[in-house]
Amino acid sequence: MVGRPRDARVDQAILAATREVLAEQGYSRLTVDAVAAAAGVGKAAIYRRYASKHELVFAAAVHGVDLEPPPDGGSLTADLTALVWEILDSLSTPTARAAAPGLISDFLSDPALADRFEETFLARERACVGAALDRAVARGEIEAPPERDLAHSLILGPVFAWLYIFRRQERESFARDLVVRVEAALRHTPS
Amino acid sequence: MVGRPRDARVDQAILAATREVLAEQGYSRLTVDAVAAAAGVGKAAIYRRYASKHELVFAAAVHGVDLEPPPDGGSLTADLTALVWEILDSLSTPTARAAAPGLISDFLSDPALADRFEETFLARERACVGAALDRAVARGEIEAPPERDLAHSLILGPVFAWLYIFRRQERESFARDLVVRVEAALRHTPS
DNA sequence: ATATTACGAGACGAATAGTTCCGAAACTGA
DNA sequence: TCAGTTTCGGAACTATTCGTCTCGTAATAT
Repeated sequence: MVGRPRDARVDQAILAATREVLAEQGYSRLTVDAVAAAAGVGKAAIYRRYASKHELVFAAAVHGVDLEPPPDGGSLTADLTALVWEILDSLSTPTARAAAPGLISDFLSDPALADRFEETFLARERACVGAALDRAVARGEIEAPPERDLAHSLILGPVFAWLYIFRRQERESFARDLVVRVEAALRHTPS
Repeated sequence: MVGRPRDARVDQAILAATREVLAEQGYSRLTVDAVAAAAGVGKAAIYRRYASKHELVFAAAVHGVDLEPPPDGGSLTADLTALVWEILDSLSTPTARAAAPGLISDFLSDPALADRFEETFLARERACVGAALDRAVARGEIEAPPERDLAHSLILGPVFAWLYIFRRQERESFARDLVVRVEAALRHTPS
């Protein structure tokens, strides 16, 4: 590679500024000029790295999240509690909270972005769900496990709904109740 | 009221054109000029009725939906099946599917719009959930019913997740499995 | 040393939201 | 009948923002 190398501090400044503007203004009011100004960077430096505003927001909101598979908690209850809290927390950061619905909306018009979301984030989250499910089956806590995506949607869906639509019940009690109800749903053996 | 009255055919043409453009282009690519052209109407006629593009889309996507409380199906299983299908269908129309994530994103920056969504649509959906829950309690099928919003989120959340994020499992089998699992979740009595 | 790329700054064109004006039409009330 | 008011389609207009491009300068490879 010839020429002047990219400055890693510019990389970080752009991502940090994007998260900052995202948290302060929300996705719909985020402008690339504002991000460039907040980062102390020219717009060209941004478009040299990301093809569009969508890509920039995607990178800032999704790339930073490292979803660790929770360790074996010893019981389905413990594993589910950890899983619910991990998903709830990862969607509750100001950045993720501001970006998620806009990104999901973008997926409808940009399937390639949706695919990358699938690979980058969703696959790891699904692995966490699958691991918890497998352990519960191995322990004998679950006889007839559901489809993984269904189990995943039974956790992610209500968390999303609580975050963006309902938001009445208090956070802790919502998480506690959700764990109890999802556990019952997963344990159920169709007759 | 003095002056020329508004033409009801213009009202309908605007809403129909909005739904049409929404289905064809998606929310993010919908332009007010395109709606006006498709409706054979001037832009002023649109802005005379709606304060912003958001309001227009909100009216076109949410106002048309009439959510009938499903009748007593005789059992929790039957009521839940009807409820899941009603929610799934109402979100599956091309209009609703294209508009929903964008509208949810708008709610973050426009709480007034979120409030009107709550009053216009969510309240009725919650009433349907509540009715089914009450009947199940009366029948003795449920001992300890969950918070209504939690029950609501246990249905709406997974449906939303399936529609916009997962979409792998086939529609009918997803609905069938979801009913079974949600029923188990609702029937569960915490010990 | 020269070629190449990155840098901040900012000008630029295209697209779009929302406003305003036009002349014509429709309705109310006197 | 007629003056006043509002709507109509159409189009011009402003302001904002995305994304591109050009400038002069700095950093690196060969």
